[in-house]
Amino acid sequence: MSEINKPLNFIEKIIEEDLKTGKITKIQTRFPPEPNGYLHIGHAKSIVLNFGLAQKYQGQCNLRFDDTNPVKEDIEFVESIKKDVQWLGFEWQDEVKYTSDYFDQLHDWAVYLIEQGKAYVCDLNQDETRKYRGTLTQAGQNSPYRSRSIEENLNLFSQMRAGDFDEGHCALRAIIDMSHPNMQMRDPILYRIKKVSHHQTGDKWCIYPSYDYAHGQGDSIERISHSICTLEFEEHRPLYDWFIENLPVPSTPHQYEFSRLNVNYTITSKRKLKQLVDEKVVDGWDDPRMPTISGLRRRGFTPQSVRKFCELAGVTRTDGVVDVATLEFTVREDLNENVPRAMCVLNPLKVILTNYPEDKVEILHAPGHPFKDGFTPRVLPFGREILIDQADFREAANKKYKRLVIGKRVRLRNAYIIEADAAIKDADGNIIEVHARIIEDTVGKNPTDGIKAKGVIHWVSAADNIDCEIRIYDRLFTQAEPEAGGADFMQCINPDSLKIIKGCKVEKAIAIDQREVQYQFEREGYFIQDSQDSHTDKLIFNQTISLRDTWAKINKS
RNA sequence: UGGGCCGUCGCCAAGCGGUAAGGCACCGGGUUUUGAUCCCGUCAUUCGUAGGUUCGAUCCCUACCGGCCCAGCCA
Repeated sequence: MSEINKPLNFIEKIIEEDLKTGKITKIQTRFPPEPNGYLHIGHAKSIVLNFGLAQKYQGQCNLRFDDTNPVKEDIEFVESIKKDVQWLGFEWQDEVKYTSDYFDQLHDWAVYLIEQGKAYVCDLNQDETRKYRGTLTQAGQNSPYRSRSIEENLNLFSQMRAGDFDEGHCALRAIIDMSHPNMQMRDPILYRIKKVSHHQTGDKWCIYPSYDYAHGQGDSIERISHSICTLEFEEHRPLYDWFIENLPVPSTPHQYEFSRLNVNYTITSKRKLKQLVDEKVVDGWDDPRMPTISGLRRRGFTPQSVRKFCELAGVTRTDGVVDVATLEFTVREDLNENVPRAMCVLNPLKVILTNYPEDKVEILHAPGHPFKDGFTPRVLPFGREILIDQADFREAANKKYKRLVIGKRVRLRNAYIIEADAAIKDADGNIIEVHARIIEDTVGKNPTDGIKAKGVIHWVSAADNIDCEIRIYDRLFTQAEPEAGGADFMQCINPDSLKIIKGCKVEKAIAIDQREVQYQFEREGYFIQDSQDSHTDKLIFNQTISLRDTWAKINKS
C-alpha cells in the first residue's frame, strides 16, 4: 500500500505495457533452477522477482526444474530447492514441473525440425565441432554432415535415441548459420547422447536435449508470458526466438534479461561454493557463513529480510555489487521489530553486591519486547551475586566510557543502579571479581540523591542462569571482491570468520525447548538457536548479526 | 581486434528534453533503563569523457574511454 510511489523496474514496465495493449492477459512466470546444487542469495533475487511479479499482477509462477543434464543433477537438490522456495514464502502453481516432463514433446519437435530440413545429425566429435565453429572473429565452417538427407537424418536420430551410438559419436544440430556473428547461432546442439539414467525419467532416454533447445519450448508449453533470466543469456535470445518461430509451439513467450545479484565480501558461484564445502573451509552447504539460502536460514536471517534485501537491490541491467551492509540492515530492521529480548553475558565477570543480603532473591520483571505488545514478560531472579560482561567494567576510565567503573554508578538493565567499590585480582593481576553495592530503591526509578547512572549494562544472576555456547560469525572473505580480476578467492579467506565462545550465561526465561527461536540479547545482537547442534542440555546460539555499534567506532578513534 | 550489453553520490537506484527522487553507508544533533531502536539534519551546480543539435540535454546525435558477456555435446 505504501508502495504507490515506488518506481517500476524495467520488467514491470514491460508487463504493464503488455497488459495495457492486450498483448497478454495473464502474467505467467517461472523460476527454473537446475537441480545441481544448493540455492544461494543470487537465486533468491530471481525467486523474489519471478514469484513477486506473479503476485503483484495476479498471475502465477511455476517452479520448473531445468533437468536436461542428468550427469550433474540429483534428487537431493530438488528437495532442498523446494524447501528453500517455500521458506522464502512462495507457492508455485500446481505441481512442481520438470523440463523432463516435456521430453516426449521435445523429441517430436526435433523430428519435426529434421523433417523441415532444419536439423541434422552431425558426426563431428567434440574437438572437430569446436574447430568448425570458428572463433569470435572468424566465421565457422559448415559441418560436412550438414547436407545429409532428411531420411538419413530421421534414421540416424532414431538410432541415436535407440542407443545404437556411443556417447559423443554424434549430436543433433540445428541448421542456422555457421558464419553468424553470434556464436550461439552457429548450428547449436539440440540433442546429445548421454547414457546415464535420469532422476525423473530413469532409463527411458539416452539422448537429452540441450538447455537452448528445451528452455523456450518448456516456456511455451507452460504458457509463460515473461521468461526472465540473467544477462549472460542475452545472446541466446535470438536462438530462443528461432525455436519458437520454427516450431508449432502453443504460445510465444519472450525472454527478458536482468543483471544477476552480486554482494561484496561473498561469492555466488555454485562451483566456488562447492569448493568451500569440499575443502572444508566451511561445515557444509548450510554453514551459517555461506550465502546459500540454507546457510542464511541457519544463521538466522528471516525470509522477510532476504526478500526485502532483494527488493532493495533492484532489478536492472547494470552489473553491480550490492553492499552486504544492505542485507545487514534488512535483518536488523526485521528482527528489531519481531524478536523478543533477553540478556546474555558472553564473557562473565562476577560482581558481588556487598550490601545485598546473602540469601535474598528478588524477582524482577522485564518486558518481552521494549515497544511491542504480544511478547511474554520476563521474570528475572536477582541476588547478591550477578554476572556482567568483562567489557562492561574498568577500574578507571575516561568520561566517554559509560559502564561500570570503580567509584562510579551504572544501571543494571531492568534492575538496580549499582556502584563499584573494588576489583579483586588473582596472582597474575587479572580481575576475577568486582565488589559493588546496590543503590536502594532504584528499580524502575532514579536515585533520590539525584546522582543518576550514565550507562546501562546487562547482567544475569550468578546463581540462576543457563550456560550456553555462542558462535560469532564474521565475513568469510577479507576482500570486498574475492573474485575480482580472476583472483583466487581461496587466498582471502578470513581466518576469524567463526569465533566460538563457551561458558556464556543467558537468563532463565528463554524458550530453550524451541528450535530456531530468535532473540535479541540486549546490547549484543540477534541470535538464533542452532538448528543442527543445539540441544536442551547443550545450548548453542548463532549470532545472526550484532547490533549497530557506535561505541566500537568511538572507542577506535 | 566479430557480436551483444552496460556506465547517474562510497554502494544500490529513480529520472527518459525543462534545469539531479529514494534506500544503504557515512557524518552531525535530539530522545532513550539496549552506546540499540526512534526522530531530525548534512551528504551529486552534477549525470564515463569530448564535441554537436536545442532557448534549454543526465535524457537526442557523433566519436572516444571504461566495464561485463559469448568460441561446453553446461545451465
